[in-house]
Amino acid sequence: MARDRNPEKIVNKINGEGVSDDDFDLGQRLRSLRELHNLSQRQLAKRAGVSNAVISLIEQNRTSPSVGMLKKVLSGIPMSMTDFFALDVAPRDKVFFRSEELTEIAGGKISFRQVGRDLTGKALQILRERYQPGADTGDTMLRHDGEESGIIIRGRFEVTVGEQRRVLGPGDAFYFDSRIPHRFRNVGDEEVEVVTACTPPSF
Amino acid sequence: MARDRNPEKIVNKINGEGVSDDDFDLGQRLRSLRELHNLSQRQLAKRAGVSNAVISLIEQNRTSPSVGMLKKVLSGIPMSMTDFFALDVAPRDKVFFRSEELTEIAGGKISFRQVGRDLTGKALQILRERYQPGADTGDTMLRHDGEESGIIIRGRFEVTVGEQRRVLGPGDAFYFDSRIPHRFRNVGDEEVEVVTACTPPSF
DNA sequence: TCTAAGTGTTAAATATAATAGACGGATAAA
DNA sequence: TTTATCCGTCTATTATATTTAACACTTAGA
Repeated sequence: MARDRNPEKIVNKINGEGVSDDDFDLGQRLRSLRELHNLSQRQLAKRAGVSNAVISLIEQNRTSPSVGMLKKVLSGIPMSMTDFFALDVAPRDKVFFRSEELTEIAGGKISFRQVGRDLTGKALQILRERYQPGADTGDTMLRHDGEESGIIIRGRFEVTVGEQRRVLGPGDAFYFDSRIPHRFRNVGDEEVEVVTACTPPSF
Repeated sequence: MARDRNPEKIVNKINGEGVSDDDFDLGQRLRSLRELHNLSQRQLAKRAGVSNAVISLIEQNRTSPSVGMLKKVLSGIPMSMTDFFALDVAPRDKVFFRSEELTEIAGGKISFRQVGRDLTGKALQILRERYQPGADTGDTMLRHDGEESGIIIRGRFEVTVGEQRRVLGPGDAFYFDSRIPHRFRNVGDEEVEVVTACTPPSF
C-alpha cells in the first residue's frame, strides 16, 4: 500500500471523519503535555513502557493510537484519560450549547444531560432528562435545598411531591420546593423526556 | 501468531498493563450506552459509518480500538470523548485522592491540579499549582468573592494583592480577601510550586 | 412450515498501528 | 577534531485492529 502522508486527511481520520465536535489535536495536546512536564520523547517512552517512535508518530498525528496505547503513554506523565479529554471542556462563560454538547450525568435507565459542565457558583442548573420505561429515581425520596421545575416533553411521567402524586403527560409541568421529598417514575411504556431546572444554592 | 483469547490479559492490555487507576471496562460502557439509546450493534455501526463487527469486538474487549475509531463510534450515539471518559468521575463524597487523581485544570505554562472534580455546592477548593519560569496569571488582575490562601513549596513566587507586592520563597505563605485584585508570577528561573485554597461561595 | 429480516458473533483477508533499530543533527567534553 | 550522548525522525518488520462476508440464532408473518 502507498503510505499516506496527507496530514489533513490523517487528522480527519483521527477526529472521526469530520464528525469532530471539538477540533482538538491529539498530537499537539500530547506534545504540550509532555513539554509541560519537561520530558523528552524518549524519557516519556521509557516511563510509559512504550517505544519512543510511537510518541513521535502520535505527536505528528501520523498514527491514531489505540485507547490502550494512549492510556499507557499518559500513565508515564501521569494523567488519566478522563483528564486528558476533559482538558478541552467548554469555557465557563459559554453561552450557546449544541445538543450533543450537553454533559451526560447519569447512566443506566436514566439519562441526565446538563447545560454547562461546571456549574460551580452558577445559580441555575438545567437538565434534559430521559427515563426508560420503568425507570425510577428510587424509593428513598430526594431532598435538597432550592426550587425545582420541569416540563414533560414526551411519555407518561409520575411525579410524587410530599403527599401529592400525579401522572403527567406531554405539556404538563411541575414546580416545587426541593426540600419537600420527591420522586420521579416513568409509568408508561415509551421513553419519558423531561426538561427540568433547579436553583442552588446548595443542590 | 496464535490468537490470544485470554480475556483478563486482553483487558489488562486495554487498561494499560496494570497502570489502570480506574478499572473501567470500555466494552461494557459502550454496550450500556448503546442499549441505553435502544440501538442494535448494526444500527449504531451504520450511523457511525463503521462495520458492525467492530462494535461486537469492542464490546467484548476483544480489540482495543484506536482513538479515532472510538470517536467515530461515539459519534453515532452521539457522545463526545470527553463525556465518555468523564462518566467514571470520582464520586462526589470521595475522601482520599492520590496525587495523579487531582484534576488538571489549566494548561500551558501554568498547571492547576484540583482536589476533587466537581465542587458544586462544596465550600472549599484546594489546588496544587505549578508555574513554569516566567509564567504569569496575566495583567488583568484577578477578582472574585471569597478568601484565598496559599503556601509556597518551591521556587520564587511574586504575589501582588492590591497595592502590596512581595516575592515569596519556600515556606512563605499568603492570605487575602479574593475581592482585592490579585496576580501571581514566577520570577525565578526554576519551576514554582504552590498549594492554594479558596472558599466559595461564588468563585 | 417456510421464508425474510432482524439479532450478535466469528474467520480470513486486509489495512493499520507499534516495535526495534538505524539515521542525521545538536551539544558538550576531551 | 574526535568521541560520546542526547534529541526527534524515519524504515522495515511484526503485531494488531478493522473489514468483509459468512454463520447460527430468534422473531414475525405468509
